[in-house]
Amino acid sequence: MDFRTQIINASAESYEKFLPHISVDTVVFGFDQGSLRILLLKMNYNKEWFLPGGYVGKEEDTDEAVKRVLYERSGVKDIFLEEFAVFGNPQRSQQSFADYPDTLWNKQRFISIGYYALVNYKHVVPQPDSLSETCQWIDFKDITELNITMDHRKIISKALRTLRERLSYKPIGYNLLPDKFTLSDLQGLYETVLGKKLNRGNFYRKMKNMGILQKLDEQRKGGAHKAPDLYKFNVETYKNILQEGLNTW
Amino acid sequence: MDFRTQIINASAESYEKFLPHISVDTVVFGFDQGSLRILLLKMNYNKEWFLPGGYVGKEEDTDEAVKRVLYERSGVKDIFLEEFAVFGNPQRSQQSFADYPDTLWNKQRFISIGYYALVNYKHVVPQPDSLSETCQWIDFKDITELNITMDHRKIISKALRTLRERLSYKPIGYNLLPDKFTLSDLQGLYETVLGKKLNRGNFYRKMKNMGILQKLDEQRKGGAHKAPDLYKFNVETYKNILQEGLNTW
DNA sequence: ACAAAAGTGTTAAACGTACACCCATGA
DNA sequence: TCATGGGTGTACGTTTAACACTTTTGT
Repeated sequence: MDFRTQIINASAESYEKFLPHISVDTVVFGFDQGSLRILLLKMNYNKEWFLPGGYVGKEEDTDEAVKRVLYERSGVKDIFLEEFAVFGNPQRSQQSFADYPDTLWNKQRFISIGYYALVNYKHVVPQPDSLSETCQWIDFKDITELNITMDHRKIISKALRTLRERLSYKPIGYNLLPDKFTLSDLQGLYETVLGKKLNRGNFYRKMKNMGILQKLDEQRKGGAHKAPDLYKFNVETYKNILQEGLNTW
Repeated sequence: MDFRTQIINASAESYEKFLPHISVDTVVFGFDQGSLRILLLKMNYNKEWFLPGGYVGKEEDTDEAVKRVLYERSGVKDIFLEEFAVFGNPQRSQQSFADYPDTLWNKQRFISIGYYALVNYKHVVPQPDSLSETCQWIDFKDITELNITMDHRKIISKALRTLRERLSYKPIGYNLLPDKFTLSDLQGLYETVLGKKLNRGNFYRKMKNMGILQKLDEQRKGGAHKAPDLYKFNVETYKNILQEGLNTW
């Protein structure tokens, strides 16, 4: 079956299953080897890169829809999600699928609800959908060079801004790091998200004072030099701080 | 024409004009006489209170839709708006209009995009729509007693939480106060939004250091005691601070 | 005169930042 | 033994919070 037939068949099915005019797009952040990455797909149709996204089932919760989509793309359930913006410009997707019938599902005007997700890089097995030639982790610093579809670059950039803002009053890491991690891992994550170096000693104290870390009786062996201590998050405290935030005024 | 006919007629028209399944709801904050108020309407149909809201035209930008709705309800254009959450639970509006046909526009499942707006209380002339018996400012501290429809109470409370959070890194006031105001006015606003007293001297200095205030050569006459100085916002600086930290890479 | 308003001073605590030193330990 | 990691001390500047005092001025 060629692309065209495939797209047109999918279109009919989508009209059956989903709410029209509403889409969700997700910026999935992962962290590995000291670099921040996001999950991107590459369209068969026009070779443009785009965010994992989809549509909301007629009786489905919006958040659930995002989880479903992300499960299909990554094999991970129970992903940490947060809605961060709505992209409702009527022209935002106009140019795509010009050579398809106007009744094509994909040619509707879509209002897209932007989510970001924080996931453990190692748990993810990126899986392209039927209309994409690849789904893979892209290093954040490389995305400027990519040909990105529609307003997806704008969505990505807004997501990162939101994540950085959020970082000042809520911790991250629980969803981005493995269960056991070292202080260097955590600091590296913060440095990557914030895009700047932090002082090690101060970072150590800050984290310690927050009370979200729990030291384990293990070290990470195998590397050169001293084996670093492993930590895990104190889930109770961590979730509390997520709820309350850290107050000013 | 009775309510029923009216609602059914409006339904047909809505199918023509608007995107299905998408609504917008707005928490309009106003400030007067030291108290924070929001704009609420009371439904003719079942006497429940609800937020000013509406639907998005088939070729209309989401933000524009909200502005249009708010213009109809308040007579004010160019309102300060911010999207803060999406309410996408498929059951969120199920119970309403039980005695109407299932094809009624209003009985669709709606995903609602939540906005909050900050407006100058005095510029607003609340106007009920054709299905409401009233549209009026409600003091924030009185809303607990009201019978509020669907999940609108949740929407309101989430809006206030977002506004408070925002207050810690961005100024408010420009959209909530008259052009000319006193320092007490401004401090009262902050105290009301935050729900606690602030120290006058420190507040004065903080505002002064922010550089967003411009002292006028006028005082507010007429009250007892010393006439307070009037200020206005330095719009340049104010808007700069609103943007601050939002760098695209 | 009185009370509200504007503006300033002062102080202690809290916090962020920078740097530097100690010890432990795996290869 | 040396590079890395963990942990702590200390010093400095900035910010915040709390409080108090002064001066101005409208009624």
